[in-house]
Amino acid sequence: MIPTPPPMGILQVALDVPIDSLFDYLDGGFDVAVGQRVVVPFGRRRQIGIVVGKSAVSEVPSAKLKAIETAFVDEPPLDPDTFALLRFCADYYQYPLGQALLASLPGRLRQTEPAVSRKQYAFRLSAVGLAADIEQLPRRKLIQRKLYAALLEHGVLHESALPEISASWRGAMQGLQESGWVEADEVLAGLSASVSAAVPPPPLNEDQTAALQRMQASEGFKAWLLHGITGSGKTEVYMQWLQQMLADNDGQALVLVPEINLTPQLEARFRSRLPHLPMVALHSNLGEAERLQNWRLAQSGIARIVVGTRLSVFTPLPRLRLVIVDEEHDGSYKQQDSMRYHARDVAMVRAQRAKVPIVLGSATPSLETWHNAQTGKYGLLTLQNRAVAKSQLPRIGCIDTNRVELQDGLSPALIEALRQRLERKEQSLLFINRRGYSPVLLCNACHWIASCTRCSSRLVVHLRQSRLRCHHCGHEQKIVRQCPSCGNADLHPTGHGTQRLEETLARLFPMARIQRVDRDSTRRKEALADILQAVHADEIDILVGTQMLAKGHDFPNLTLVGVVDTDSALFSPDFRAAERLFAQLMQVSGRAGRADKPGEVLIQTTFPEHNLFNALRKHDYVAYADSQLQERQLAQFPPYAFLALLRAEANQYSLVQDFLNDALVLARQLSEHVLTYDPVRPQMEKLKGMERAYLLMQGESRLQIQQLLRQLVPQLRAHPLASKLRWTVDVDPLEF
DNA sequence: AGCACGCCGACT
DNA sequence: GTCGGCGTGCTC
Repeated sequence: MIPTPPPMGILQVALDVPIDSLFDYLDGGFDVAVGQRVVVPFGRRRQIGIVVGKSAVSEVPSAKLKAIETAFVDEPPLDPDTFALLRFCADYYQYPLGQALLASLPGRLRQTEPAVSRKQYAFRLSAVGLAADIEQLPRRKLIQRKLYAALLEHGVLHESALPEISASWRGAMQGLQESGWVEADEVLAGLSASVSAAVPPPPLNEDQTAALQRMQASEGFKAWLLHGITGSGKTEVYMQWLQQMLADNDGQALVLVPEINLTPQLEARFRSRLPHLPMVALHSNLGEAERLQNWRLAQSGIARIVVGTRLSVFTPLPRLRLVIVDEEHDGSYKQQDSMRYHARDVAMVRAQRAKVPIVLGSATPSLETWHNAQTGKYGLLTLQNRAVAKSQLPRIGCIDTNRVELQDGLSPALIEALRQRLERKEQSLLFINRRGYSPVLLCNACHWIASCTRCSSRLVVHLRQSRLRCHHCGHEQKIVRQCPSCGNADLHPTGHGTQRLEETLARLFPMARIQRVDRDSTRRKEALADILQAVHADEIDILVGTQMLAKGHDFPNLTLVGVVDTDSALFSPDFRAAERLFAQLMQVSGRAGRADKPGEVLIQTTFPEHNLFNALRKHDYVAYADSQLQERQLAQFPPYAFLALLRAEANQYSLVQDFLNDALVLARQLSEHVLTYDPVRPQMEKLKGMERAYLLMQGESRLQIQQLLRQLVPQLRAHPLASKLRWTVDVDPLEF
């Protein structure tokens, strides 16, 4: 008798392909769970996939069905909570499920090869080691002695803690292992945190204490806004909250930070204050092996705190107890390609589903968040006072550039303020949001302007390199000496950039040590860190730079911040430009006078009486936010309405136009609630050779928008033009 | 997205 | 006569 083969089940597999459908496969005899990673034959190639469902039958004709090739059954499958969160996002942001799922995994788990993370070890003393004495180690083997002492004290040490002892701990540990004193285990059991003793918590002020008490009094899901100016001690509140929430359990916390090089600083602070809580970081400059390892430590529950940038909002955390989103207003939480999610919003959904509290922290909350705090949807926690007793808020003033003559872009008052700082041996910082020498190259005779051929932008003069550059597409050419239009040799670099400002300052203050900080001067990997170090060492008198300098480091000897040119943001067609400018200027102000020296901020503007500056002078976020919210309400902009954007681009504008016009007709047919506007062209009409336009959809609720998109997007995918141009849907867009 | 198939212009 | 351009269509 022929034995009947075991019946094969059908697996629904999600693949990393831009097709919003699942593919059925025979299970091939593998005992596969939902959430498991599999390798499948797909057309002529092999693909990695995630099993999203199992069934006995398939709609697909059996002749077409193939069996999976491999199942990574020894790996834990993606857990149902993370899976459901990603499914929700794929749905909400109109993105194929398979691509959403796969994009959330570390790179190594997106390959068809078995994923190996670098093996990491935990070390402990052997019986021999325990019986030994430190004096048996030679005195000059200093690192071995330190490691031995640390192991005696802590019992087990994970290798991530060992660089604190010495950068060259590996060799020394090797020696200890060879002499039989130390044994190593591959890590699974215990990721210890830090070898140093906990830095004791500083006393909290009244506001901080009140904030903590209110958070502790709630249970289950609860959203909080922690509103406090720079230096008011938000981080301290986070840390004590973490400490209390994770003290007597095995829970985990997710801490989201913006995409800047600030992560290491926060990480170091957390480690020194909470050494007993194993912590991993997840950000873009981790190597593949380390990223995978850290992700797995989070997934397995060993890591208790995950500090990461936006993508880490999708990290599997089996025992999530709380979520923190630091600097929640920061634009880097919004993914600007592929699945255009907002990590802060996803974090909110995640906390709600997990029934855990979430705190959003900011000195200048986004108006969406502020509105939610005003309506009582979020609890509002305010830190009024600067936690550092001696420090005081800087004086902020405007310089009316209508009434004075500028010298190469600088007003006499600002020049005088700089001179005083040099005299007092204090540092200054000048902000200008343009890099290069000058933003425009103009012919005085015929008014020709050097423009980019691929973008609707002006070419920026980089005098030192003698180049003209497009800051949008990277196009670069030699500087022209003669007007290509009329032959005139009288070409003028017009306007000011960082390079020109640096040159002007060098002429005005020949003795001053001036440092420029922009993308051009920090191209080298360690350049920015070196510059910051030099500022701390008082080797620099004046910093000239772009937004890059707004965040992060505190310079105790820096007492003057000058803002050279911001007026363009005041009247931008993007309704969020003013909100961003206010946040940026507040942040910039935080750079001045952190220590016992009072700081001063001087802003050059042609609109000194603009209400943005009036609020800024009083350090009054609340007044500004409330006035902005009134404007938003009148205009029916977010947070009083919800938006979605259909962006399209092609080398020919007619294609874009035809597609968007058809989409417009469809959208208006499909929804009577959502208001769909005629196609609009963005400020940058042409970018990298592509003609662009978008369709704006506005609704009273997220649901209305969602209902429209759910019908509209599949119809657009089937549109005959859809494959001839590039198009994307952006739900809750931040920039236009 | 890949990777095929497929039908029209300049080359060993 | 072939090599190769990228338009269209499919992948369980």
